[in-house]
Amino acid sequence: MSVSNKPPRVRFAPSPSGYLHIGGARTALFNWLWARKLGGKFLVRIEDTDQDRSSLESVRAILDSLRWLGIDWDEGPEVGGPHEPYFQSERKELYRQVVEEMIAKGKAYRCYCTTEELNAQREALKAKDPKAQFVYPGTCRDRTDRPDKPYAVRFKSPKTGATSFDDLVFGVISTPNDTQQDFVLVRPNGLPLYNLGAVVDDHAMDITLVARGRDHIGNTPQQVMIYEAMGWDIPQFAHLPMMLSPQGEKLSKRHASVSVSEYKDKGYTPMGVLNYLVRFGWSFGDQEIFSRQELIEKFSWDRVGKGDGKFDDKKFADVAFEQLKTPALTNDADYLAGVRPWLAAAGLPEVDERRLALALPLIRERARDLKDAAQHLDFYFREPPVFDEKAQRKFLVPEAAPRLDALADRFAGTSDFTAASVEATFQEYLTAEGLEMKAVAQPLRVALTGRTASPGLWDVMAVLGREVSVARLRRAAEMARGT
RNA sequence: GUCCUCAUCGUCUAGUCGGCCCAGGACACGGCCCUUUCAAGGCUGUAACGCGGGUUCGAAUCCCGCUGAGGACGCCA
Repeated sequence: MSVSNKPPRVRFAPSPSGYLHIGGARTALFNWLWARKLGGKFLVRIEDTDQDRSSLESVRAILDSLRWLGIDWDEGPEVGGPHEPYFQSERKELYRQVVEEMIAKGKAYRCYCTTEELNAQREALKAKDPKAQFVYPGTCRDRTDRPDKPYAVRFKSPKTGATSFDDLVFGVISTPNDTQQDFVLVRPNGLPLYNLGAVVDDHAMDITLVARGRDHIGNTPQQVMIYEAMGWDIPQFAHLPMMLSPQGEKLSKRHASVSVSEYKDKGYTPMGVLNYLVRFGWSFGDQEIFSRQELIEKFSWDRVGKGDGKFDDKKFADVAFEQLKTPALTNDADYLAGVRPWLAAAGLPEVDERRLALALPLIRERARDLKDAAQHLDFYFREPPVFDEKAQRKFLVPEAAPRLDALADRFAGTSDFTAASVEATFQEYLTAEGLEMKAVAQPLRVALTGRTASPGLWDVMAVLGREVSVARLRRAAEMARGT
């Protein structure tokens, strides 16, 4: 099936029963990209028809995550729109009308079987054959009376023929109708089940393309049957291959590290997350790293693959790193804005902005995420720096003291303090003393940073400035002496 | 059990009309270079078309079978 290139109306329809999952985030992303690429509309609709599992807290968590990712919606909760309300729990009247019409047309019927009765039947069957799958036997399918009891409404599935649809990713999928049971459309309490709610709202909201996870492929025929029963236009469908856990199991809430907010808390940037997710099931030749704008321009359904994939944290971390490292992808202002909260969390709420700007180029290729960046930045601002115990013991030894003092003296006397001039001064010292770089580099590094690993010493000193550098050398000399 | 799918390195994938693929990129892993440490970077190595049949001058690419994997079968979404 060819994709329509008219501005699409697409939607993300989460059920608010937890946090936003990376799988859900990817579904939202693909929809969003398609809408943004073609100037269409992206809507968010909350499918909260299961009262036991839905919560307002989850709604807020999901919306917060979407907002954090930069996936904005044109219609939906908080922003409103022409098809309000966007919570299914508030659209009962619409579903009731549709279902009444279906019953009148003979496409659906009232079912007076209770959950208890059905469960009993299910159990009885399981007892006889543990592997058997219970199928609703159609008890109420042909009954004509209307007892004064609560009832659910079931769809009257056709017994012959087949239902098919043309998926943008998987192609034509056809299912024999005789394998479909009479599924429930509406509960006795008037709230619809997934298939009915999705179809009624997608139709009402004029959705042109439904993109969702492949786990929904199995109930698409049921939805198509509802569209056909109502004589409604059927939207296009696009099913995404599944994201599996590293072990190849279905990614579920009980696995750790799969919610968007966890990656936010790890210090990943929104584009770091999005870039990993988009490459999962979609590709653009050998390109791995994309700006948000590139994604919008380059996304298309014909480049979405069919095979399921396994989640890989290392690859994720690398993609996030590439995004963060590259100035063209994360500019200085965004980088600094992102890292400040992490510095604050480490007890450095206010730092010298000039020094911060100078230090940024030194940490870009070293910090794998924003949290990591704050750690790399720490010693530039903490006075005194935190000394790694082992580093101190190994390098701030008595024989290092005179050298550190001598260097402090030399640096104190220079006029300018650039990386180049610092290096020149240092070389003069080495020549004068007949020393090798290796003999002094680590003690000097520990003196300045408190650690054994850091950016180049000249760069570090230039960022710290003469005053701080000299003071740290003298202090370290004292520590080395053991005073 | 029934129905629906999928199948290239350990992982994400390129491979669009079959030849340019004894299969390319990236992550991870190993080696080398650079080097004041840590990174970054450069070079490089190991590593895949699940199996079996076809079709064809020629198949990772098309067809069939097998095997493996996943999803759905709920008054969950």
